Amino acid sequence: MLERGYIYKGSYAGWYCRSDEAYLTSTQIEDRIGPDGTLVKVSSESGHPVELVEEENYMFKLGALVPDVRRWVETSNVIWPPNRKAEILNMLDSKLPDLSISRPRRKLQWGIPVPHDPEQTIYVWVDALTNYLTAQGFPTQGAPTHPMLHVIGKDIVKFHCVYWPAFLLAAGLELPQQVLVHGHWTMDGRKYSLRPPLVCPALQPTALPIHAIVALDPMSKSLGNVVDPVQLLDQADGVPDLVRYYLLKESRLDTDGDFSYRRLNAVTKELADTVGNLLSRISNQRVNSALEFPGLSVDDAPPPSPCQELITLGSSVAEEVRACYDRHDFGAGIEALLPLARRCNALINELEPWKLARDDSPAAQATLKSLLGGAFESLRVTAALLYPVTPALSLALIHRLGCDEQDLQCLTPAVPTTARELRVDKQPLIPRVDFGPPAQTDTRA
RNA sequence: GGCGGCGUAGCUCAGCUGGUCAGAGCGGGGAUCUCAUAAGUCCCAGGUCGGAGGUUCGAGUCCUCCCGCCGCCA
Repeated sequence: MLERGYIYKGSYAGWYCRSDEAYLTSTQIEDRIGPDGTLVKVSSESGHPVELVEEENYMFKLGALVPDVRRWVETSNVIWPPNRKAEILNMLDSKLPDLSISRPRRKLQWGIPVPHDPEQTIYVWVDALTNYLTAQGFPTQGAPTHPMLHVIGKDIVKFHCVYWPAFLLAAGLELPQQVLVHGHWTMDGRKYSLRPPLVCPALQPTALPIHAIVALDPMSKSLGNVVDPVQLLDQADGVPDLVRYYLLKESRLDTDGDFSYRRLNAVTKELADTVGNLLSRISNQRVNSALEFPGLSVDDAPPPSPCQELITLGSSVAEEVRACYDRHDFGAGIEALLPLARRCNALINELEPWKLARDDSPAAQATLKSLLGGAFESLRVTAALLYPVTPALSLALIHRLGCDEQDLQCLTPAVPTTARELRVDKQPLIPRVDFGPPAQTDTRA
């Protein structure tokens, strides 16, 4: 960046708030009467006193790169969801001042020193954002070869959608392919704030980090207003993926999600009742005496057969779910995959396999086999479609079907040709869990 | 203060360029099977599409104003 002429040494003169470690413009401060009766200038946001400072900083020529950043932002699908794009363009329209990227060493000892100038410390976005590259071995191992996709919270949009691409442009590096911005969580419709992000060990390694949801309102700082994700996972009866399932099903990208135990229970029980229960319905000896995921020959599944119907439905479901996932709409994707299991349940009601099992006629046996084959294949596809959402649960399901991890890779259904022995387990695959707040409940009503 | 968005069945929301657009899911109500995890399946929503004007042969769907929300920036 230095070599390409985007960094210069400048002097800053203005208001500085020591306790907030923030430089403020004249519109961000106001007069107040101090304890000793004198007039003091304070930050209008924090109320902390400010002082007039003049100091040297390294500056980044942000303004010069705004047109290029804008071109990138305008590229279709680079900023997702679309409602964030307008906000960022709006930011770019307001005259962005050049960025101060260092502080005098005496004010800031703990940071990374500016190369060749020990009197200055890099602060703060240049060193922070560069981690995206250095963590992947840059520059010693060259620039990353795969495209970058950032998944970020809405609170750091400016840094990732304005500063970061500007830094990359200045350094002559490739820009991210996409920045995916998600919202925060509220609870019971009230404003909450994210507290120290914590990554849940139980969800590793394919986990999304989730955050404690904490009340903002100082009047309601009682225990009941905090949702501890670790505690939720502990309640999940050995299936922490239920929490992931809920979080992904009920949150939207374009706005904040509202957490509620009521919905958490409703949504996860719905999964247990449609998908989990479906497995139980066809994995018992009254219906499936061989306890197998049957393989079918062409003769077993002539065109108007249960298996064919489910395969046709499964194909269109898979296509739709995939389209939803491609636009990162997991809620819609999950909503779109459930009808496959629902149709299996309906067919079971309709064909009454428990009766077919007692009927020795070839027709009855063929129908039964086709139904079971189609239903198991549908469960296999459901597991595959749920894999990004509930990885561990999908593996458990596929295992019970007598399949292995490879079978999660194929998203489209096909007539099963080889029989597999089920791995039957008396324990329900998906428990019906009653999540709830901790015992010491909030007494405020 | 500036920019943008929203206000559609109890709740969460779909409704692209105006004429099957009055819908889905959940909740709620009713019916029914019994293989299954007190699980399944089926039927039932008559809501003046925030309010008032306007454009049009015709407007949740376009324009203006008003009311009420929200987001981002300052």
